[in-house]
Formats: sequence, C-alpha cells, structure tokens
Amino acid sequence: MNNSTPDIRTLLAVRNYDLSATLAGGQAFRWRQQAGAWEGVIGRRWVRLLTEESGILAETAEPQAEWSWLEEYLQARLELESVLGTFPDDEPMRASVVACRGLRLLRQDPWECLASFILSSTKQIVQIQQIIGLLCARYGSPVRVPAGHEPAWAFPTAEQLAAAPEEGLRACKMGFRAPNLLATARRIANGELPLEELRAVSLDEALARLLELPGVGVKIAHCVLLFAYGFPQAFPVDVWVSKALRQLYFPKHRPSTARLRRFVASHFGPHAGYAQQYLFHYMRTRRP
DNA sequence: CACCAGGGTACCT
DNA sequence: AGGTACCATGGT
Repeated sequence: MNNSTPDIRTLLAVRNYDLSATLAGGQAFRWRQQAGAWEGVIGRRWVRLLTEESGILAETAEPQAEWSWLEEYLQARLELESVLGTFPDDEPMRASVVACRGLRLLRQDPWECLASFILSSTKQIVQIQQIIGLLCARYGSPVRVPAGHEPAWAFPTAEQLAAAPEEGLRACKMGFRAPNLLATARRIANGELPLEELRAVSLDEALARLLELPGVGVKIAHCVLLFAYGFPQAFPVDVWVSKALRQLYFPKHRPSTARLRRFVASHFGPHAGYAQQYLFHYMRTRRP
C-alpha cells in the first residue's frame, strides 16, 4: 500500500469490514451514506469509502502520496478474528458476534473524539450527528471536495472553539453542553491538558487527566480512551451497555455500578473495549 | 403528550 | 457509597 505515485484513489485490501456498523454505529458522527458510499472528513481530508469484493475503495478530493492516515483511522491492518477470539465464550457474546459481523473500532483524533462525546450526553446518535454537523459548518475550516460536490468542513480545532461565544455554540442545538464544550476547548487550547501526551501514559493516568475536564465523566472519558487512544481495556458503560449487562448477565439481581465495573474488568478479556462495542451494537440493532 | 437519548454534576440522605 | 433533580432539545 505504498503508492509512490500520488492518486486520489486506493484500494485497502481488507475483508470482513462493515462500514455501516463501524462508521454510523455511535463511534464517529460525521459519516453520511451517499449513493451507496460513505462520505466523511478525516482530519483535513474529505473521503469517500465504498465496499468492494476485494476490499475498501477509498477516494479523496486531492492526490495522496500515501494512505497510512486512512489505514490508521480505519484500523485496516487489524486482524479482526484474533480479537474476536479473545471474547468470553458465553451466550451474549456469541449472539453479539453473530449480529455484528465486520464491526470494527476506529482510531480517531483525540480532540474531535473528546469534543464529540461531550456533546453526546443524553442525546440520540442522530441528534449528535446534527449538532456536530452544525458545529463544523459554523466553526470548522473548509476542506477540499470534488468539483461540484457540496461543501465540507474539518472538525473545529480547540482554538477555534475556544474563541467562540457560548451563544454561538448554543445556536448549534447543544443546549446545556455548550459551557462544558467551551471550557474544555479553552483548557485544551491553552495547553493545560496536552492531549498528545496521553498517548504515552497508562490507562488510569490518562483517565484521571480526562476526568479533570468539565463535562467529562467516567463514561465519556472511556469513549475517548477507547475510540481515540485505543486502550483495549477501556470500557464505556452507557445506557445501552448498562442494559445489556443487566439483562444478559444479571437478569435476577440489580448490581450496583461499582459491582458492574468489577465484573467487566474481570470478564471480557484483553479486548474488553471491543467486546463492549459488540454488546452496544447488538443491543441497539436487535428486535425488542 | 409522555418518555427517552452513547451523562455530568451538585446536592441530598 | 448510593439515590435524585436538573440541565436543552429533538425523536419516537
């Protein structure tokens, strides 16, 4: 995959990759299905992705000398089967694996991931997508798109949001989340918490640092630890995963949140975060 | 019109 | 340590 000649297209040789479940399943919020393909923005690049028999066909608006940024984002080199093989051999996980064929974990930009999940609290995924769409159009920098295509924007930087008035953020429909996003953007922009440095520390240390931010609790912090930093043991427990754990593993009791946390830490293995995403998607897509 | 949504926080007991 | 109200807004 080392193209020496810059091209706007490449083929990622990856199979068993469900773009829909992965891009629109509550990890990232900027992907739209357009004529059978998935269109979004990664960093400052507009991208279109299409599933083919031999892999994923990717197209950008400008020629790319190399595609490692895309392989990293999609985690295209990950051997999915070796991850699924570490899941506990119980009925809920077997059902989840069957229901979530080709579901992957992305590797996102920490700031975009952090800001996005601050906006996610008690919102449905479609609403989070709407809020972030408004936010990007209002405060993000435009990115190059194919000729005749509708405009697209990069996710606003922490500096761009730190300079925004709270009323401007509220105009993006984020309601009470606006002061939290603004305060966190200012702390990131002025260097109080260097997000890049968290790549080099332990999960517990990164967790403690993220929890210092306004609007960031245990759940949102674990989302960033899993979806951006790739800590395999990060395990966000939202209303869906909580429901999955209680219904599927503790149907008779009513375990406390502390009890649940001890359970997930010991039960789901070295790729617990992956197992969590399978439970989440399974609960959200199965018929009630 | 209720009830819920990939929660966090302050404030209670 | 464990409950509860409240935050703003749109989907179902």
